Amino acid sequence: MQTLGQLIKSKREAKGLLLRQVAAFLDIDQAILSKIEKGNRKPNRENIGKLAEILEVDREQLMVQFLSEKIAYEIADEECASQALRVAEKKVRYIKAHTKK
Amino acid sequence: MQTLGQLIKSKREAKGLLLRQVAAFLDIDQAILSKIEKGNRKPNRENIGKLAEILEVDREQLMVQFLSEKIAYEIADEECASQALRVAEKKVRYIKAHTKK
DNA sequence: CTTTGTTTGACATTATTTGTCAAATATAAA
DNA sequence: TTTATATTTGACAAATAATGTCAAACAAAG
Repeated sequence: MQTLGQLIKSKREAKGLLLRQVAAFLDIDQAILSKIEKGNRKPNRENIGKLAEILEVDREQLMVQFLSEKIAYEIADEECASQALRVAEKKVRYIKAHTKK
Repeated sequence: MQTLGQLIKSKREAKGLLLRQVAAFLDIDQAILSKIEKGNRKPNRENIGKLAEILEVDREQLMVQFLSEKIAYEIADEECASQALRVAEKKVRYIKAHTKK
Protein backbone atom coordinates (compact mmCIF):
# COMPACT_ATOMS: atom_id res chain seq x y z
CA MET A 1 0.00 0.00 0.00
CA GLN A 2 1.40 3.34 -1.05
CA THR A 3 2.05 5.95 1.60
CA LEU A 4 1.56 9.66 1.10
CA GLY A 5 5.31 10.18 1.23
CA GLN A 6 5.93 7.59 -1.43
CA LEU A 7 3.31 9.17 -3.64
CA ILE A 8 4.91 12.59 -3.27
CA LYS A 9 8.37 11.30 -3.98
CA SER A 10 7.36 9.35 -7.07
CA LYS A 11 5.53 12.35 -8.50
CA ARG A 12 8.44 14.65 -7.76
CA GLU A 13 10.91 12.35 -9.43
CA ALA A 14 8.61 11.82 -12.38
CA LYS A 15 8.72 15.56 -12.92
CA GLY A 16 12.48 15.66 -12.48
CA LEU A 17 12.29 18.08 -9.59
CA LEU A 18 14.82 18.30 -6.76
CA LEU A 19 13.88 18.41 -3.10
CA ARG A 20 15.18 21.92 -2.78
CA GLN A 21 13.10 23.11 -5.72
CA VAL A 22 9.89 21.70 -4.36
CA ALA A 23 10.77 22.73 -0.81
CA ALA A 24 11.41 26.31 -1.94
CA PHE A 25 8.03 26.38 -3.62
CA LEU A 26 6.37 25.16 -0.43
CA ASP A 27 8.47 27.61 1.58
CA ILE A 28 9.87 24.93 3.87
CA ASP A 29 13.36 23.55 4.50
CA GLN A 30 14.32 20.71 2.21
CA ALA A 31 15.09 18.59 5.26
CA ILE A 32 11.44 18.74 6.19
CA LEU A 33 10.32 17.72 2.72
CA SER A 34 12.74 14.82 2.81
CA LYS A 35 11.24 13.73 6.10
CA ILE A 36 7.73 14.08 4.73
CA GLU A 37 8.63 11.80 1.86
CA LYS A 38 10.17 9.35 4.30
CA GLY A 39 7.10 9.52 6.51
CA ASN A 40 8.94 11.06 9.48
CA ARG A 41 7.10 14.35 9.39
CA LYS A 42 3.52 15.20 8.59
CA PRO A 43 2.74 17.81 5.96
CA ASN A 44 0.06 20.37 6.78
CA ARG A 45 -2.87 21.33 4.59
CA GLU A 46 -1.06 24.26 3.07
CA ASN A 47 1.77 21.92 2.07
CA ILE A 48 -0.74 19.60 0.44
CA GLY A 49 -2.21 22.38 -1.68
CA LYS A 50 1.18 23.56 -2.83
CA LEU A 51 2.34 20.02 -3.54
CA ALA A 52 -0.74 19.34 -5.64
CA GLU A 53 0.04 22.48 -7.58
CA ILE A 54 3.71 21.91 -8.29
CA LEU A 55 3.45 18.17 -8.80
CA GLU A 56 0.31 18.58 -10.89
CA VAL A 57 -1.74 16.03 -9.06
CA ASP A 58 -5.36 16.43 -8.06
CA ARG A 59 -5.57 18.25 -4.73
CA GLU A 60 -8.47 16.12 -3.57
CA GLN A 61 -6.57 12.95 -4.29
CA LEU A 62 -3.62 14.16 -2.26
CA MET A 63 -5.88 15.40 0.53
CA VAL A 64 -7.63 12.03 0.72
CA GLN A 65 -4.28 10.33 1.11
CA PHE A 66 -3.23 12.84 3.74
CA LEU A 67 -6.40 12.65 5.83
CA SER A 68 -6.90 8.91 5.57
CA GLU A 69 -3.34 8.22 6.63
CA LYS A 70 -3.64 10.52 9.59
CA ILE A 71 -6.90 8.95 10.69
CA ALA A 72 -5.72 5.39 10.14
CA TYR A 73 -2.67 5.77 12.36
CA GLU A 74 -4.72 7.47 15.03
CA ILE A 75 -7.08 4.55 15.49
CA ALA A 76 -5.49 1.44 13.98
CA ASP A 77 -4.52 0.14 17.42
CA GLU A 78 -8.11 0.11 18.61
CA GLU A 79 -10.33 -2.92 18.42
CA CYS A 80 -13.28 -0.73 17.51
CA ALA A 81 -11.53 1.25 14.77
CA SER A 82 -13.87 0.27 11.96
CA GLN A 83 -16.92 0.95 14.04
CA ALA A 84 -15.53 4.36 14.96
CA LEU A 85 -15.09 5.16 11.27
CA ARG A 86 -18.68 4.30 10.52
CA VAL A 87 -19.95 6.48 13.34
CA ALA A 88 -17.58 9.22 12.23
CA GLU A 89 -19.19 9.19 8.81
CA LYS A 90 -22.60 9.76 10.36
CA LYS A 91 -21.22 12.60 12.44
CA VAL A 92 -19.56 14.21 9.45
CA ARG A 93 -22.86 14.20 7.62
CA TYR A 94 -24.57 15.66 10.67
CA ILE A 95 -21.97 18.39 11.09
CA LYS A 96 -22.04 19.30 7.41
CA ALA A 97 -25.82 19.49 7.39
CA HIS A 98 -25.90 21.71 10.48
CA THR A 99 -23.05 24.06 9.71
CA LYS A 100 -24.31 27.44 8.74
CA LYS A 101 -21.80 28.86 6.37
CA MET B 1 -27.05 14.00 17.96
CA GLN B 2 -25.52 13.24 21.35
CA THR B 3 -21.98 14.38 22.01
CA LEU B 4 -19.49 12.46 24.11
CA GLY B 5 -19.69 15.12 26.81
CA GLN B 6 -23.46 14.91 26.98
CA LEU B 7 -23.27 11.13 27.25
CA ILE B 8 -20.80 11.36 30.12
CA LYS B 9 -22.82 13.93 31.97
CA SER B 10 -26.09 12.03 31.64
CA LYS B 11 -24.49 8.82 32.87
CA ARG B 12 -22.82 10.60 35.76
CA GLU B 13 -26.07 12.22 36.86
CA ALA B 14 -27.96 8.95 36.43
CA LYS B 15 -25.59 7.45 38.97
CA GLY B 16 -25.91 10.41 41.27
CA LEU B 17 -22.20 11.17 41.18
CA LEU B 18 -20.66 14.60 41.62
CA LEU B 19 -18.02 16.04 39.32
CA ARG B 20 -15.46 15.96 42.09
CA GLN B 21 -16.13 12.33 42.82
CA VAL B 22 -15.70 11.25 39.24
CA ALA B 23 -12.77 13.62 38.72
CA ALA B 24 -11.00 12.21 41.78
CA PHE B 25 -11.44 8.71 40.40
CA LEU B 26 -9.96 9.80 37.07
CA ASP B 27 -7.23 11.68 38.93
CA ILE B 28 -7.94 14.97 37.18
CA ASP B 29 -9.17 18.36 38.34
CA GLN B 30 -12.92 18.67 38.39
CA ALA B 31 -12.62 21.77 36.22
CA ILE B 32 -11.28 19.57 33.46
CA LEU B 33 -14.09 17.08 33.78
CA SER B 34 -16.59 19.90 33.65
CA LYS B 35 -14.98 21.11 30.46
CA ILE B 36 -14.99 17.62 29.01
CA GLU B 37 -18.71 17.37 29.65
CA LYS B 38 -19.20 20.77 28.07
CA GLY B 39 -17.08 19.79 25.08
CA ASN B 40 -14.37 22.34 25.78
CA ARG B 41 -11.65 19.81 26.53
CA LYS B 42 -10.91 16.43 25.07
CA PRO B 43 -10.52 13.41 27.32
CA ASN B 44 -7.65 11.04 26.70
CA ARG B 45 -7.82 7.29 26.39
CA GLU B 46 -6.98 6.71 30.01
CA ASN B 47 -9.87 9.00 30.98
CA ILE B 48 -12.19 6.99 28.74
CA GLY B 49 -11.23 3.72 30.39
CA LYS B 50 -11.75 5.12 33.86
CA LEU B 51 -15.02 6.75 32.90
CA ALA B 52 -16.34 3.50 31.48
CA GLU B 53 -15.44 1.85 34.76
CA ILE B 54 -16.98 4.32 37.17
CA LEU B 55 -20.03 5.10 35.04
CA GLU B 56 -20.51 1.44 34.24
CA VAL B 57 -20.84 1.89 30.51
CA ASP B 58 -19.23 -0.31 27.89
CA ARG B 59 -15.68 0.87 27.25
CA GLU B 60 -15.94 0.16 23.53
CA GLN B 61 -19.09 2.22 23.25
CA LEU B 62 -17.43 5.15 24.95
CA MET B 63 -14.28 4.72 22.87
CA VAL B 64 -16.28 4.71 19.65
CA GLN B 65 -17.91 7.97 20.68
CA PHE B 66 -14.53 9.43 21.59
CA LEU B 67 -12.72 8.40 18.41
CA SER B 68 -15.53 9.16 16.00
CA GLU B 69 -16.02 12.62 17.44
CA LYS B 70 -12.33 13.36 17.20
CA ILE B 71 -12.15 12.18 13.61
CA ALA B 72 -15.33 13.93 12.54
CA TYR B 73 -14.18 17.31 13.73
CA GLU B 74 -10.79 16.83 12.13
CA ILE B 75 -12.18 16.38 8.66
CA ALA B 76 -15.74 17.72 8.55
CA ASP B 77 -14.61 20.88 6.82
CA GLU B 78 -13.17 18.98 3.88
CA GLU B 79 -15.08 18.28 0.73
CA CYS B 80 -13.55 14.83 0.52
CA ALA B 81 -14.23 13.82 4.13
CA SER B 82 -16.35 10.78 3.33
CA GLN B 83 -13.91 9.54 0.75
CA ALA B 84 -11.08 9.91 3.24
CA LEU B 85 -13.01 7.80 5.75
CA ARG B 86 -13.48 5.03 3.23
CA VAL B 87 -9.79 5.02 2.35
CA ALA B 88 -8.94 5.15 6.05
CA GLU B 89 -10.92 1.97 6.57
CA LYS B 90 -8.83 0.20 3.96
CA LYS B 91 -5.65 1.47 5.56
CA VAL B 92 -6.75 0.37 9.00
CA ARG B 93 -7.36 -3.12 7.68
CA TYR B 94 -3.96 -3.07 6.00
CA ILE B 95 -2.16 -1.85 9.10
CA LYS B 96 -3.89 -4.39 11.33
CA ALA B 97 -3.06 -7.23 8.97
CA HIS B 98 0.59 -6.22 8.77
CA THR B 99 1.29 -5.38 12.35
CA LYS B 100 3.41 -8.01 14.00
CA LYS B 101 2.56 -8.01 17.61
C1' DC C 1 37.92 12.35 -6.30
C1' DT C 2 34.55 16.00 -6.79
C1' DT C 3 30.10 17.58 -7.19
C1' DT C 4 25.33 17.42 -6.36
C1' DG C 5 21.41 15.64 -4.07
C1' DT C 6 19.42 13.35 -0.09
C1' DT C 7 18.99 11.89 4.63
C1' DT C 8 19.69 12.22 9.42
C1' DG C 9 20.18 14.01 14.03
C1' DA C 10 20.90 17.64 17.42
C1' DC C 11 19.06 21.56 18.84
C1' DA C 12 16.12 25.90 19.13
C1' DT C 13 11.75 27.90 18.56
C1' DT C 14 6.91 27.93 18.52
C1' DA C 15 2.42 26.16 19.12
C1' DT C 16 -0.75 23.21 21.34
C1' DT C 17 -2.28 20.60 25.05
C1' DT C 18 -2.91 19.90 29.74
C1' DG C 19 -3.08 21.15 34.57
C1' DT C 20 -3.95 24.40 38.58
C1' DC C 21 -6.37 27.60 40.91
C1' DA C 22 -9.66 30.97 42.27
C1' DA C 23 -13.55 33.66 41.19
C1' DA C 24 -18.09 33.70 39.17
C1' DT C 25 -22.28 31.49 38.54
C1' DA C 26 -25.85 28.32 39.35
C1' DT C 27 -28.68 25.14 42.25
C1' DA C 28 -30.94 23.69 46.28
C1' DA C 29 -32.12 23.78 51.10
C1' DA C 30 -33.64 26.08 55.05
C1' DT D 1 -33.42 35.96 51.42
C1' DT D 2 -29.14 33.63 53.37
C1' DT D 3 -26.22 29.62 53.44
C1' DA D 4 -24.15 25.74 51.65
C1' DT D 5 -22.85 23.02 47.87
C1' DA D 6 -22.04 22.09 42.92
C1' DT D 7 -20.71 23.60 38.52
C1' DT D 8 -18.66 26.56 35.15
C1' DT D 9 -15.45 29.75 33.50
C1' DG D 10 -11.20 32.22 32.63
C1' DA D 11 -6.47 33.52 33.58
C1' DC D 12 -2.34 31.65 33.90
C1' DA D 13 1.55 28.13 34.38
C1' DA D 14 3.65 23.84 33.16
C1' DA D 15 4.33 20.14 30.21
C1' DT D 16 4.28 18.19 25.77
C1' DA D 17 4.28 18.06 20.91
C1' DA D 18 4.96 20.17 16.45
C1' DT D 19 7.84 22.74 13.51
C1' DG D 20 11.95 25.02 11.84
C1' DT D 21 17.12 25.51 11.30
C1' DC D 22 21.40 23.94 10.51
C1' DA D 23 25.30 21.17 9.63
C1' DA D 24 27.29 16.78 9.12
C1' DA D 25 26.80 12.16 7.20
C1' DC D 26 25.65 9.56 3.41
C1' DA D 27 24.51 8.30 -1.48
C1' DA D 28 24.73 8.66 -6.38
C1' DA D 29 26.58 10.47 -10.58
C1' DG D 30 29.95 12.27 -13.38
